[in-house]
Amino acid sequence: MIQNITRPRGRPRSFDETGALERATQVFRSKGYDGVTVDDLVAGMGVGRPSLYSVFGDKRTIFLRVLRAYAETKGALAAKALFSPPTLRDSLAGFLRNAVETATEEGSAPGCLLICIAPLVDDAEVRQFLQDAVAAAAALVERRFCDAISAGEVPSDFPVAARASQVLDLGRGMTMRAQMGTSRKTLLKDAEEAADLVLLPRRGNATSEG
Amino acid sequence: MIQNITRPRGRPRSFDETGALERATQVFRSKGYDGVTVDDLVAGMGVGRPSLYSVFGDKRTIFLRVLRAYAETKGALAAKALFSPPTLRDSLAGFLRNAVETATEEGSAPGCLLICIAPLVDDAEVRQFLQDAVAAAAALVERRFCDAISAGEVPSDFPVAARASQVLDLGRGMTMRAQMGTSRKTLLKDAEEAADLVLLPRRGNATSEG
DNA sequence: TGAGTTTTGAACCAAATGATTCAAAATATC
DNA sequence: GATATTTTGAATCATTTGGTTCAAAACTCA
Repeated sequence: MIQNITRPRGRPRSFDETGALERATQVFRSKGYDGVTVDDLVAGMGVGRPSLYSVFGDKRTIFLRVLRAYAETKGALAAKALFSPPTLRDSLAGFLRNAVETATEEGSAPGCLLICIAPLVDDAEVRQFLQDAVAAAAALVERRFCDAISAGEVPSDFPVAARASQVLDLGRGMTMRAQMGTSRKTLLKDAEEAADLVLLPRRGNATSEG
Repeated sequence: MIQNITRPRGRPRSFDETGALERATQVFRSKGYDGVTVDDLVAGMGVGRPSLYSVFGDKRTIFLRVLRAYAETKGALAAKALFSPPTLRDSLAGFLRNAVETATEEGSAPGCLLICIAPLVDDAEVRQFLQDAVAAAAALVERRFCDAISAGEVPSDFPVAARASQVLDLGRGMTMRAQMGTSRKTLLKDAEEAADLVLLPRRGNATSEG
């Protein structure tokens, strides 16, 4: 097999770029944004100081890159959890379970970069990115509700926007609790109950009828 | 009327102690914990640097004091909102509206010290305080649900703990949205809808019957 | 008015932090 | 093996930050 990646000219790097970024994610997740120093990044990413600046830029630039990659990854997982299951209940439960899982994954500090950390960053670009990400998340959940209406799973007057916003709020709440130390086990159970709350049979609701 | 407060001996202070603490609250609410420098506090509180240290102590001490005072005040407001109205629905709506109002009050940065800021502080005492505060909040909502059971407003098998945790999660979610710029008007409407979500007539539920 | 007391502002100091420089190291190419 | 190229680690520098010192100011009390 032909190796079409020719090695670059000079001294090879002693670190893996994407790996270093993942470790940067952990640093920001555990210490927030303002709490992170360049020394923290140097130590956490395993990249020498001059290399860090020349390859990744300063703290703000690194954070923005980390944030975008994080949103990309978690957003894809969320979409998958939302659109894979056949029933709406399983979709919502899966979506919220997924949120709980990323908020309690081992090897990272509990919580979520997008929900717990980024909103505190005093930076216009971060704010704009967050606005867009939140809007995208809402749109995702709303679309799933609309699919459920089309499938006749819920009545056509189902309050899509309100319920989507509530699902996201419940997810945010559980994520904040994860950050404060609530166990994954507890939160996974709460995720199920939250999905039920939004969909449980109401008077005049077709959810589990027919 | 006899003035029983004898003026202290030396040079009078140029600042009001409780007023300065309130302004410190604003500083922390707008910049987080790690984002605040002593200079920020000096500027924000209107207290000279040596006075600040001698009267209030260092940043951590000030934050703890601010946090306790904040929790005291907001906790009392929350309890009032929760236990004043006669119906459970009005209690929950009032509780959530109150949360929205403190999260969007003018003159302060949007958000909540207890929900958005304090959880990121890497300090054992802060963590412990937060744990206790959260437990107290949950107990408050649960008690209101129990009262409603006693009053026959909801059936005796009403899932008190689960619903209380959901109410708090919804409040947390709305508070986070406040921090990210969602308007008070929007959030107040969402507070009503959240109260409805938790209590709206279900099949086999006595909520709005009788 | 003068002595005693407390607060204040300016200056000051040490430590932490952000960022760069530069020679040595590690590689490809000739 | 010599040269060119890139990365690296150590050292370095300026700035910010946390915290203290001290003389002057503002007050009470005798």
